Amino acid sequence: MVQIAPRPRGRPRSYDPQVALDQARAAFWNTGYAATSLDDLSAATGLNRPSLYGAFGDKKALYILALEKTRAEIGSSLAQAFAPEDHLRTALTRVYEATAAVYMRGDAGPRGCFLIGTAVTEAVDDPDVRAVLGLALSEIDAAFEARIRRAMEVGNLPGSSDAAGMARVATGVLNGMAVRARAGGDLATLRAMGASAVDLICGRAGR
Amino acid sequence: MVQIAPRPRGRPRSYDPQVALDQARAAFWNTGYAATSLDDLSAATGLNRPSLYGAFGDKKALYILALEKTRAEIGSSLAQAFAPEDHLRTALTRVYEATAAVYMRGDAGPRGCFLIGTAVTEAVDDPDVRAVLGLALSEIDAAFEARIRRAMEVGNLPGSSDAAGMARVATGVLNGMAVRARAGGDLATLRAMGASAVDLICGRAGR
DNA sequence: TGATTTACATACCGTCCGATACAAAATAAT
DNA sequence: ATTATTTTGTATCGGACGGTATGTAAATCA
Repeated sequence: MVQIAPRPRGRPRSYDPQVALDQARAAFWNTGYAATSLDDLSAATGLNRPSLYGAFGDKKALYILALEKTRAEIGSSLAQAFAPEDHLRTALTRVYEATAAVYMRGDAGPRGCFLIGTAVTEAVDDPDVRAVLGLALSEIDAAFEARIRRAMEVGNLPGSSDAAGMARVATGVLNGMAVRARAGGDLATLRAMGASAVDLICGRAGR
Repeated sequence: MVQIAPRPRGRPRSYDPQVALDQARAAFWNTGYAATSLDDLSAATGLNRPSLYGAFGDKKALYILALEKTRAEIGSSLAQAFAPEDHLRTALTRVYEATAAVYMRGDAGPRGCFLIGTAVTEAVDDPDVRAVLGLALSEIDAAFEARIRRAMEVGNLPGSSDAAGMARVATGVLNGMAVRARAGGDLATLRAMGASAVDLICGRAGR
């Protein structure tokens, strides 16, 4: 299925654009969009500035690409975590546990979620950033809501439950975990937050 | 009770430092710490740069002052909202409704919470910002937890409830609302989020 | 009225910023 | 080999940045 690439004409690039994008994202992730200079990005990726421009366009375009990639990764990661037909409690716990672990990672200390940690600041002034961020949030909402509805159909949750409301709360707790990771909170706190959210949504009795 | 100020020696300042601090905060609030220049702050406050330095110190010190002021305001605002001995559901609803309204305000569009919207980005790189943010979060946690414990004592909540966990979830929903305000979410969404959180904490039956 | 003290206003400093012009290097096509 | 095409490296551009030195204005004190 992988297209065999016909070797392009000119000098071959000496780097993998996807790897470079990940490295640029890591730089943005630590210090945010505005405080990350092109020199920082150049150092993080190993590309000099003209190569950065050639590959991704200007700083803003590079940042939007990083945001979009993150949005896509969150989407597929949630889809995968919610796929198994196990108990809602199990599925939610799996998502929160995995997320807490990711949020606490980082070469320069825990850095939470890339979107929450960097895009939220830019979103007021920049409609493009705001659009990606808003879309990502509604996709996360939708993933939670769909999973909660399935639990209602199976009878794991009362049929009168407010799936959409529960989903937004579930997303909010995720956001809160992202905030806490950057604010100095430890892994235990993040995990406890997730567990409390699961208890509130699924009921403590089922434990 | 107000001390009559003995007129100080030199030329009187032509501005109110507290007002100027609020105006500087408004500028940071829209565009974040890094993207707000001293020229922006000068324009927002009406002070020229030397006066800014004389009054508040450098840019970083001014920002920290704005963060601390916000932390103090949140603390007293929560204390006031949680003071009346009414039902927990009423108290929580009051807090979420008031917060949603505040988060949607802003001259350049809704801008959420000043701490979540600006300090979260800086917190990874800057220990001082991280400290204020972490302290603010734990104070909000503590306010929620104390109010929830009181509800447990009065019998409005089962004695087996996990007050600390519920409090962190309550704070997380607040953070999620702050994120959504900047991400383009409307007031109805924020209010619904708060209502769902109240339902999950207090139980839907009590409605 | 003159001295002292404090605040305001202009102008400027060196540095870093995002972005680009230009030429050398590396490959494919001819 | 030569030419065409693309990427890489160097060097630089104008401008904005945070911060400050210096002189002027406005008040109190003696």
